[in-house]
Amino acid sequence: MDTVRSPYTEILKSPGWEFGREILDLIADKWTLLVIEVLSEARELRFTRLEEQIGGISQKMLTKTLRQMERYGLVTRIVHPVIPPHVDYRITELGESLGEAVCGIWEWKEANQERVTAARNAYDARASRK
Amino acid sequence: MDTVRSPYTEILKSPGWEFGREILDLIADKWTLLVIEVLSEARELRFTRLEEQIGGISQKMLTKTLRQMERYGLVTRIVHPVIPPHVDYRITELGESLGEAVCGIWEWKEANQERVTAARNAYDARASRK
DNA sequence: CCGAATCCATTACGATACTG
DNA sequence: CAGTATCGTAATGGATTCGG
Repeated sequence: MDTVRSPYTEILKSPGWEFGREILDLIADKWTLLVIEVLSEARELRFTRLEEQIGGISQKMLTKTLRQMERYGLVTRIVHPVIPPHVDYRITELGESLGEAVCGIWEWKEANQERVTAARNAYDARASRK
Repeated sequence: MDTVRSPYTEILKSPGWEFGREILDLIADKWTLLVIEVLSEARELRFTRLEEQIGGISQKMLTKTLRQMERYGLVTRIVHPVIPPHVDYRITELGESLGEAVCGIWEWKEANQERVTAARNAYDARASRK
């Protein structure tokens, strides 16, 4: 039987491609996947806890990342109107499912890490001997 | 049986995370996936044909993208020592398999596009009414 | 506590011109 | 033809300061 044609071939550059680009940009930034990971375990965390658990993120980027994720429906922002402020972030179903959709990439990584490393070393060796 | 725990939870931030970051950056740039798509169909193309088929890419970025892909073993660069120059790029098994690994994202996109759009519209509506 | 605003260094990338 | 080199602009992201 014919092997299944990769669907991405039809999807990239198709009318939906602009949106695909958006999704790609969304997950490809430095922090979104880490937030998804942390929130997948904790389900709900307030801002400062997220900051701690992620580690190394500036609050500017955390804010920006969370806003974007909220906009795309990946997290819910829950503001408790108290002083001092208390804001919780909870992952949505959509957010979780995106985390799972990315697994194919991690599997590819695991399966091919050695081959990639070998290719890279070979390339660098070729490049360095003038 | 237990449903499989998303492996990304263990992989992100693990010792292999740096490498995961690399892979993510690799596929997340503006052009790599388009090159994979075009080359998956054509198997082998010379520089100028690639430039045409991708459309909208500058030769600077095409060169850079191809060099990076070559370094990671996703394409093979075949130089024919003639004048004028003739250079073919062929996709490798590794390159093809990466294209397939990304499918999970496109499937997620297809399955959830409406929900994401709805969330985004709702967010924007909330944001715009002051 | 949460987050907006400002400043700054670095990088990304398109346009253009040049070369073996 | 298949690049490299240079330039200018725009976007990215960290550090810091300020405010409700």
